[in-house]
Amino acid sequence: MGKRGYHHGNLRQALVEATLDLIADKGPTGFTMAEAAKAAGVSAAAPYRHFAGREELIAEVARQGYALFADLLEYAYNDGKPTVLAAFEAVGRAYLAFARKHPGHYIAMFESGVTPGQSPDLMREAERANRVVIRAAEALSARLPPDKRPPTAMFAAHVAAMSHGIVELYARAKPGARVPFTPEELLETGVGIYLRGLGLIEPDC
Amino acid sequence: MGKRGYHHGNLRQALVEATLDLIADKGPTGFTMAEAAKAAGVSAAAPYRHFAGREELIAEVARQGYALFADLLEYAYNDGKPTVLAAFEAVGRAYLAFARKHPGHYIAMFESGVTPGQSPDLMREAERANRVVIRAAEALSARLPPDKRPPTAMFAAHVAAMSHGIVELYARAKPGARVPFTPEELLETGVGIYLRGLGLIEPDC
DNA sequence: TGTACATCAGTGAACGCGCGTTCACTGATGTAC
DNA sequence: TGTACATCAGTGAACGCGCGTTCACTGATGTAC
Repeated sequence: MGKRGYHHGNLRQALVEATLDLIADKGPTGFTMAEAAKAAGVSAAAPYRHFAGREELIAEVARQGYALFADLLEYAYNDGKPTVLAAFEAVGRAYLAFARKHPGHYIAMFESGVTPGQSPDLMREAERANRVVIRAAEALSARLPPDKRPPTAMFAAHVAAMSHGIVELYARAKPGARVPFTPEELLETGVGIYLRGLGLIEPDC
Repeated sequence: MGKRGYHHGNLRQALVEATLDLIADKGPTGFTMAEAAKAAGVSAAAPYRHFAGREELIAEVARQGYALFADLLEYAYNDGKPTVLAAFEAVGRAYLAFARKHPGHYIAMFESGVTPGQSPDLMREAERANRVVIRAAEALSARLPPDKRPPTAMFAAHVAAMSHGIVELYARAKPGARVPFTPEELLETGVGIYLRGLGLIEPDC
């Protein structure tokens, strides 16, 4: 905010934040270098001192998104405390909370065409987030007799898919196609039924 | 293909098909009116005889997608034969098959920013597809004692979310973030575990 | 503390480009008589 | 069957626009002595 004169001082991060705002309310297509520069109060040429181009700026936004996502999931998991089950469910809620509270990051990560493979930094953070889910699934799985355990990667993929599907289909405020449940309810009940199917929680009688 | 001279004969549908090809291999952003016209072998102004603008053309592609989707799901469901369970699982497989075989339609429907609410025709087809899932869930649900049934809309939403999530996360060939299972395996096992959780299939001992 | 200078992060003008869209037009088609 | 004419579906040129990007430049900052 403070007038800084000729030098901005923190333009790189200001551009990232301008991008977040732009894509959060106009979609990944709505964002342009020119508008990001304008929003940061700088000429259209300035961003090129910090990013090679449009692609690189979005990729940085996605990278920060994955980093934040991984942090939040780790925090929610809290090393499996107080119980592995409670921690597992907290991770699910954190997934939804992230999508809701950080729409710009979420869009950059999952709906902008950016792919984790395109940069090692991006990949690293994406894997860190994924590992939290894997770890949570693994700890829960350990309660089952070995012959009744699904492969951990499969377990984690099921949960990630359901979470992601709920966000995409029901958590964005799209006109039409509504359902009389909140995303949170859908995730809690869906994962609950799934875990019961694995024998990880009591069949409720 | 045939040279038709001045009049194309079926330009409207030719534009739809050109759009399908374009978005299937360059994403929803990659498609432009100009390129669609070119692909259809027609001047850049011609499309405006058939569509008010870019939005309307994509919306028509999405509408046809929902219609085809609904047809395929209905065909797969086959009125619940031979058994409601088998029919239900066939619907799941059809979901994945549709995403795989009709990527252009899938992208237009779910990744292009088109929203069913923006046109009654679109909405109608989207609802028709949704009703198949609802009906399949309802028929299966009927086997459970009433006090153990989840609301049908919730059941359907869980299954739709898992299917959609699997497509988005694992069925597109994105570099990085791979998982050692096919989308089909993931869906079959995931839905299987979920149904077991509902008590709809035997706990395998 | 002061000065010279290298480095850095901005500017502003300009570019080429392709897009969406409009418009007056024209060639082809179908129909009434 | 032939002709006149209305209608329709194309053309091609043109527009304004905004975008991504480059480039020579310049103002600010930091550092060596």
